[in-house]
Amino acid sequence: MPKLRAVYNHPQKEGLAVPELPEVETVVRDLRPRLGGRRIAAVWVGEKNLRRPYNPQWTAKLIGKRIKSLSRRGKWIILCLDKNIYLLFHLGMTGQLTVVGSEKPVLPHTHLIMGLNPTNRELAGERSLQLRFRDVRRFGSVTFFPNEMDLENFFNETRLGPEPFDLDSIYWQNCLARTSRCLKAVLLDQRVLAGVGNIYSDEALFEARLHPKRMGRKIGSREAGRLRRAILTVLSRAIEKRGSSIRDYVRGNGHQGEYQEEFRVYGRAGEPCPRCRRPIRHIRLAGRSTHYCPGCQRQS
DNA sequence: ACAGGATCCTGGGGGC
DNA sequence: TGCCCCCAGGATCCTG
Repeated sequence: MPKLRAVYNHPQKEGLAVPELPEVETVVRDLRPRLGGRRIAAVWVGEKNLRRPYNPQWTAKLIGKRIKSLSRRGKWIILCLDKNIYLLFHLGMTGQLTVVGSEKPVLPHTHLIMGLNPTNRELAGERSLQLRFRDVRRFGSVTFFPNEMDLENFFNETRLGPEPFDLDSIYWQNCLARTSRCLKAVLLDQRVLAGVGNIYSDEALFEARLHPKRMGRKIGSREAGRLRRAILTVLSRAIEKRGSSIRDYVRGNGHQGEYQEEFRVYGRAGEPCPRCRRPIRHIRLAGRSTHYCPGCQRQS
């Protein structure tokens, strides 16, 4: 029974998904086994542009290709096809990538549908499936890359940082040491670290007992290590819980993330801190809504 | 180099 | 009941 919260706003209310690394990882893990051994038979594209416009010439290059793998890099989802061509998805704020039976009604705000055919006898009797991309706010994107080099170049050009689970402690220490930005801004910067967004940055800073306003270069090596471990702790815990607030991404009902119940500061302004009972504070920092405990996360 | 603001976008909520 | 306005956020661009 969810308890009543006196909160100014609650972004993870009904239907709103804010996909960060754990949510994207969960989507990839769920979709991967359903995509293997399938071939793209048809492509339908909606009228409205996403963050990056869809080039109609991509369709001919996609049709007939077999799906080789599905993976994740930061908040990006990588669909690898035959001949090493790629489709790169970003879920933005409200993006949903799902595999559903073709008979399922197409929900509003669906922007891309790919019909998937089985490639062997084993799957031949199965109902036909579709990969669908839905995005209410259209901050998400779908981009085609004709080869691996172009995909790598894209990540290089955007200077996408390392995966949190590969985060080298010396690199991390240096990132903090050479910046005068606050910790919140550093955590949100995808060039420093890939995959952390507004929710998990607040949660990681709480876990590490560090104030979001603390300046990067005033963080000692012990505190830097604490923050690095906190990021890993928070992200892996969220992945275990299958992320937060994403619903209906694979099989209709029942598969919702559970991590939003575990938020300790995000969206809990005014509630008592789970460690010291002081009320959680809400400020605006680095252009983002930020939550922290004034007792456990000292600014000094 | 960095802070801050604006941009894209929609739906939900509060105020009147 | 129905406006209008604000808010949420990721990536990116622009200005100071």
